Amino acid sequence: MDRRQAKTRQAVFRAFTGLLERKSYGSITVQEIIDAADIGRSTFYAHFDTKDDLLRALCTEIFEHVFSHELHKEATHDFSGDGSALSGRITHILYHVQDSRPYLRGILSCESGELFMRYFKECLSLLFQGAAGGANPGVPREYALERMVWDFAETVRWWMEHPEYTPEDISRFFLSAAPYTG
Amino acid sequence: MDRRQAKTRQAVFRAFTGLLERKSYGSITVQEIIDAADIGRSTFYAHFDTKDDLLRALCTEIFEHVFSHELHKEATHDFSGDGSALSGRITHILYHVQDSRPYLRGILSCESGELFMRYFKECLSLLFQGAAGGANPGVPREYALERMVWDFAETVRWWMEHPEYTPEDISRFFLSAAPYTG
DNA sequence: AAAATACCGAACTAATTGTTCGGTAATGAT
DNA sequence: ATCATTACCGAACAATTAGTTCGGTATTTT
Repeated sequence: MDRRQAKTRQAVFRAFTGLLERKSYGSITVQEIIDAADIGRSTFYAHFDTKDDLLRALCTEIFEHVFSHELHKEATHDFSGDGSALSGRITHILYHVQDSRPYLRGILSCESGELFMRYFKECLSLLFQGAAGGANPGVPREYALERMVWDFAETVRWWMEHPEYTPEDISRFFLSAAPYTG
Repeated sequence: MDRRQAKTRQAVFRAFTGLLERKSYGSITVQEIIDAADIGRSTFYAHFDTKDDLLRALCTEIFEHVFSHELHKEATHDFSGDGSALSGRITHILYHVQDSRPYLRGILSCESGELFMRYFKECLSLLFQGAAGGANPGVPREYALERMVWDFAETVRWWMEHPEYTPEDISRFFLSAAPYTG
């Protein structure tokens, strides 16, 4: 990729996440992003169709990092009856999340968090397919999986506001709820 | 209150929630709400400052119904060691939630859900003060409470998409996770 | 019946979005 | 080193939307 493109793209991402830490997604104008990134107006629109498109692109970028290597080996994702394997996998993911903290804090703070969480949950849903349910008869499998997914996603969001904990801590907190581990 | 005011207010709420079932919050224009409610432009702005203000007003209206009688007797909210009292209280709240379903489905479907959930969690946080934590040493009390709050809020959201369950069912599903009950 | 109040709706300002286009500068291939 | 390609710049533009103003009409309350 052309060096100029990559530079512009990064400048926009930086400007955008910077603004997100101070203002809500909805109140940020495209012009503000352009000014903060110090680029031309038409340049922005050459890279992104809309502000929403920019957010989507940023989310994608983050996911590719957080779930790198995770989404490629789906065949081995049967955690039933193997709590330690799940724990290790989760801790590994959390380390990647930690790398993305500077981006995530801003994104998760306001409305933009809604979109991020939606995508995030989609990824997690694939990941947790085999891990949830079974433990509680009388509770729909569908609910059990969904619950595990939103619980993890919200735990991550909580973590972003409480940086003093390690990935191992967070993994332990998350798994401290009995229904997942059976 | 003047009958005209109440009628206008209701017309706007109805129009708004109707639109929310078909379109995302961000893509709905004030003009669309005005047309759907069949009122004059200046009338809308005499009632609500902005679209966000309308959403906030609608949320408030719903909360007053859902938490009616709940937020007035906070003194008795120590559920520690009394699971059945908590269960009854939750079921009661869920019945009120059920009444508000026609409004909630639309609100929760898109970005507007973010605002609703934020308010919702604030209310729940007060309500669950005494109920969470204690059970898991090694897990921060703060996290335990937060977790219970988002878990309930997300459970309600899930319920709105799965109307086949009763308030008793949902209450049971929610409480099936050990960490809350100790 | 009269005073107060709510509604109507056209017209207006201001802000923002997304596009176009001619000119300039950086980049990568030969 | 040259040259074709490609990205960037930024001013100007049209279109949409938000929120305000105001004179006139209808409804409600006293």
